Amino acid sequence: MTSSSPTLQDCVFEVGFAMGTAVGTVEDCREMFEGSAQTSVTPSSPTNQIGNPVAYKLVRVSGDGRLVPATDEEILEVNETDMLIASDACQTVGYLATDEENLEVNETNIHIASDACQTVGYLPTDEENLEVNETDMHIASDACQTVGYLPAEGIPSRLSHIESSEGLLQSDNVRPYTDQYYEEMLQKVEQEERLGNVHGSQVPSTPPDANIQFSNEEKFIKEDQAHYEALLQEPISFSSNVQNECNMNQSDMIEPYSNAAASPKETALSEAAQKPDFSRVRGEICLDDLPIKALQETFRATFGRETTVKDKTWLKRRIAMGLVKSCDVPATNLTIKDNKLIGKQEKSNVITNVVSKDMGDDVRATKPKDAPSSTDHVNATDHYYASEDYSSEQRDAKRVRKPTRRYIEELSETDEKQQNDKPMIPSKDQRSSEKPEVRSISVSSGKRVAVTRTVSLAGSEMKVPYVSHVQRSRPRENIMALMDYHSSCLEDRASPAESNFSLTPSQLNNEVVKRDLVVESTSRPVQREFATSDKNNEEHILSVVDQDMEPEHIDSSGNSSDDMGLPITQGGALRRKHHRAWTLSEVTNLVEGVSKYGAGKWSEIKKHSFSSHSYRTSVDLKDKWRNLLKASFAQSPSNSMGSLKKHGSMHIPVQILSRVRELAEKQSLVPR
DNA sequence: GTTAGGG
DNA sequence: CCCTAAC
Repeated sequence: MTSSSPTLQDCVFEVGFAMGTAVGTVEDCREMFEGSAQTSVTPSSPTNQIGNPVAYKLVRVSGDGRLVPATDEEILEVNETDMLIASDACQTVGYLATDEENLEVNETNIHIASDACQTVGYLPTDEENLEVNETDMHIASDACQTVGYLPAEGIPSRLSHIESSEGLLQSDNVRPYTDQYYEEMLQKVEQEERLGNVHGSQVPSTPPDANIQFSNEEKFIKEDQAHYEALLQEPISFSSNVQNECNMNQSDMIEPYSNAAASPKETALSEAAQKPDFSRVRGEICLDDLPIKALQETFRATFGRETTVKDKTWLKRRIAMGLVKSCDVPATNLTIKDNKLIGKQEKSNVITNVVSKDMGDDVRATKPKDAPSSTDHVNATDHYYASEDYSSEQRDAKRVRKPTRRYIEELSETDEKQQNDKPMIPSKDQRSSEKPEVRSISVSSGKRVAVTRTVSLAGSEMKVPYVSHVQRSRPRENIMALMDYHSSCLEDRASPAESNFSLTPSQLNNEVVKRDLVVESTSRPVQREFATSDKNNEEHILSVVDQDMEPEHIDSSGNSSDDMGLPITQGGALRRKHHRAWTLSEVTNLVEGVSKYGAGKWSEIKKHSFSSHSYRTSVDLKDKWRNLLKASFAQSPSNSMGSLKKHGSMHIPVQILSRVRELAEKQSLVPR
């Protein structure tokens, strides 16, 4: 990319996680990226209401510290992708997707600044990410637990380090949680203590009852949103300690699900304090009814030292964090549904299921199918949302197959249905609800189309630059043939759909434009994205292909000179591209071959038994055999039915079918 | 490049 | 038949 704008070379996606703590991030930004102008994603005004209470907007931090909304072009120019996450929410997850989207990421940085209880940075291991050129992950945190995850192989990571806010820790390897972190947290606590009074006055509009009941959450969210709105609308000056002035609401929402008795800290608590009410209401810690004294005592019990802070809010927050830290918070406690935060609450076994359940509800597509649900000790590292865990289930007889991309696509489509559908231009028969994947599209100077999509993370969401899911490889060769054909004699058969192939994106069908994403240039051949974009389109295109393929020399099998010839469509009937009915001789050949070489040796069979029918590929043989098997077993119980099945299929003599069955049984008994 | 299996 | 993952 040409460095058209100096301010764009070093962009930062700054994601403040839900529940409103992004205020403090800018400070950290400055520390971490001093000097350079930054582009950040910060929560923006809540234009959407359903299920997505906090949206994120790309903004740039200009020199004087103001947040300037990014222009479309700026968004497009993000080439070095930085993701910065700052939060003091309970859990912070930095994530870069595993898909080929990353193919286009040249430099990927994840920066996480957090005093969160749990901070997880994740970069995937998939080989698709091989092309991520340089990967940085910085995690600055005074967190109780910080987990950086970087792939073991494949990515030429430049470096990855986790550094504490105080810069004490620097490591080339991701460091697991150590006691050092805990101590740092204590230091931090001390620091904050000194500033305690200031905090007290700065905490914005903390309601007197800070304990979040779920019925109240909507309100808080709205408050936060309003807060962000204000932030975005007027220039922001950074206060010195913004990081700490966050609303403590989310700390109370943390809800450390754990077996209450299991935590040693807690038992200590209940002994030490004068019977503070630590009974949990459905898994919650109730701190708010405690007097300051009790809170201080609790603090002491939690952190092992005295405190003089009088600020109830601050105390509660700290205590909650301490407790949460000791309790191994599951990745997702909260679920956004119908504009409400819903904490999944279960009686005893909460931890065991909360993760899989929530994710099952909300991030179906990104969730590993078998989310660890068996243990009561849930680590954040167990829940990176990669697509990797599919395989590890049962490696049984059959070859394990992960869902095809098409399948994945379908899944993700259904997954994101519940999002706020920015109603795009509604098309006639294809409702926009079917394409909720694409959040926004901005076209800049007719060159590229940039799209962001929303990724669900631990119940929160963030936008990431969208790159097409669909395959990027060479188009199907018959499509290529089609293209060639069109280039040569376009005027002959030009239909509206065909002419789309060589026209500007704006002239494509609505669906296509809506969904397909990176149209690099108009000259680039339209690929599978086009064909897969929706069913109707596909059918249409296929039909076009069919018609155009009929001239024999186009046939991509290259062997159409063979005797059978291509099925000629009469009057443009829809037929498959290369359909060649299996003749009886072929079938017998196949059966012969199988009996000779065994089922599965398709290339052998092809070589020997089908040398005269070169158009049958080994795959064809395999498919045919599969069908034969099906037919034979389907027909076997009632032998009377004979070979006359449906009129469409070939009439296979019974002897052959029984022979097939014979062979099949033999083969299954004698594994090769 | 081949094979298995889903579509 | 096609497509694609797994080998």
